[in-house]
Amino acid sequence: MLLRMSTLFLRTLREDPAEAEVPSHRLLLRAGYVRRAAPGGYTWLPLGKLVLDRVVDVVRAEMAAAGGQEVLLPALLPRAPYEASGRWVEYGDDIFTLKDRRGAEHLLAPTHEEMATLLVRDLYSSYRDYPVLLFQVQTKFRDEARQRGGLLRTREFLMKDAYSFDLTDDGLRAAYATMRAAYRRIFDRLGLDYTVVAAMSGAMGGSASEEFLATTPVGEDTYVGCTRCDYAANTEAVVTPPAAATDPAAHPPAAAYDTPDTPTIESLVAHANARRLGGRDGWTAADTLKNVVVAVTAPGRDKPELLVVGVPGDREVDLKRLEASLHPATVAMFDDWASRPDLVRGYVGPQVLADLGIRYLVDPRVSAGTAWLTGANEAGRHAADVVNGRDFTPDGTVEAAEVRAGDPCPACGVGSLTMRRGIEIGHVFQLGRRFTDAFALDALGADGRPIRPTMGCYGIGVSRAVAAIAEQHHDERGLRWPAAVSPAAVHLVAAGKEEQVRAALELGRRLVDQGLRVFVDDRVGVSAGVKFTDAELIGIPLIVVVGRRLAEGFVEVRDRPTGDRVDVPLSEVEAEVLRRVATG
RNA sequence: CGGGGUGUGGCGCAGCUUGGUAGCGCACUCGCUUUGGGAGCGAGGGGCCGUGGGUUCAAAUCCCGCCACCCCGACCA
Repeated sequence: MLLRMSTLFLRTLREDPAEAEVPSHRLLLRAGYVRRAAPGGYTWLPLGKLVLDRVVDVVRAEMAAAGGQEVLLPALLPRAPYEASGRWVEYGDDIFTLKDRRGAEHLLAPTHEEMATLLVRDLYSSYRDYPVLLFQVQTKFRDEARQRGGLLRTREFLMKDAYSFDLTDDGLRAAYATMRAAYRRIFDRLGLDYTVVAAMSGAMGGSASEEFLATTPVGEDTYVGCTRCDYAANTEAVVTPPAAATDPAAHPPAAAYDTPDTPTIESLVAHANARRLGGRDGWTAADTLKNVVVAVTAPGRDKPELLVVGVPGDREVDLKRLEASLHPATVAMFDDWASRPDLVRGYVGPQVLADLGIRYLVDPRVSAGTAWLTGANEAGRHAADVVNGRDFTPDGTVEAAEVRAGDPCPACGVGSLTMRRGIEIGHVFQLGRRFTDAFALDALGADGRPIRPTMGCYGIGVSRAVAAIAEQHHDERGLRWPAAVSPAAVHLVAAGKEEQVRAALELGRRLVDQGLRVFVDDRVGVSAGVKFTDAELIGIPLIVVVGRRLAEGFVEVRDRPTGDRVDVPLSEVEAEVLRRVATG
């Protein structure tokens, strides 16, 4: 294909669009790859569509190589299947819903587990049919509370979603491993720098789940990595190593003290040290047990239940982590203190919670036998030497305390955790039987008994991946596409008059005959400087300048990423370009 | 949803305080010159000033509502 800039539907911008902050957004707009066309929606211009298609090609090829079969499900769906799976309610405001002329409710699909399950049920009935892996590339719709960063988070986006169906848990694990490996190949081929992190399964339910995060400072997902080993995890999925249990009897008996005006950990520690509480000083926030009251609402219920979470006083409760631990329930800070006079704000201690019938969960650091300075359930009173297992008994542990840089690595125990940022470009789940149960998908077994298949689902944000690639491959001059996704293999710049334009077009046709996709800047009356600047902005990795040395039989070959230039005889340039394209 | 900022030709901006014929640069069209790092001169085309209401003889400008975009947070396979 020969792309002639003189007629290409493209306009590059000299200045940065004011609305674009993140580099990928700014450059994709400026270089003429996309235009914003609707709230949370982008139009792909010819150059952008070429890149998008190349990403899709890579995804499609690897999915097929992994045994996937491509289908295309409808995006406009009736309410019933999502009602049956519980996700009409679970997704809530995040799905676009609409009514048809008869008043029947529909949605624009945010993802397709329901339909994939129904499709398999529609067609397959025997154990001999399994396993099966279906995938599609389709526009998805989500009514995001806030779109962000241009293509990074939109309300309408292109996604590759895949669904595996296996008869056994081992089969699911194998399918998951196959998809995980395919994803690694896909993102490697796309030139992305990424990390695979352990994740919570969130709204999908199910068990194992990992996210593929493209590493970039503009990423909206925070995750942790280890300084020593290759452990990486979403903050929600970080597992706190439990502190060793000790003998509850090894502590002095609990004693309550007057601690007026100490509703916060900070004021409590200051008071404890000033008064040598318990005959000691050197109290720190880590010696205190902070008890945070939260309201937990189970899905479909309107009345929340109270829960108290105990964490070491030097840590905040991370509501996101807590909510992930309690999924699918939602969590909010408890603020209706007037309704519970039995709870003393700022002085809540665990000693009485069992009697009050309030569920109490603790951070793993609050292990059996540990002693704490904590609230005495009276205003202005705290108790010291309150021991887990002697003075109170939690109902269990929960991952709710904030994760901090410097925390010990839960995998190797040697390194410490660092906070990093990334864009989620892929997610793989071992779903289990949530959807096959919801729709009673069964395969008839060899023994005549039904077998309920187990599912995995696997997503790649295709349009987001384009943005992630742009995010990772650019410099101050513009984009720098990896060869695998570049809109063309080579960018020919005709820097001169008709003679140069003619020669560039002729060279372009020869390269097209060699099977290359070629971009030619054949604009007349445009100065060389403008063309060079545009070439660097557009970001095709190989640039050939047909210019002032044409008369002597030379053209200039430039490497966009490095900026290296070399003069090549016109007679040899075709071979040189092919050589460079072949070696990447 | 909360906080902050911004909406004026395709892009970047001025004008708004103090109401009175909508302007500049780039881009676009035509002519001449120029042609290896965002050229020059001349002549042009293009804007219900985000939107709805209000105040006023008169609103881009003042007041109220709404919408959209950007950033932070909440939310989010």
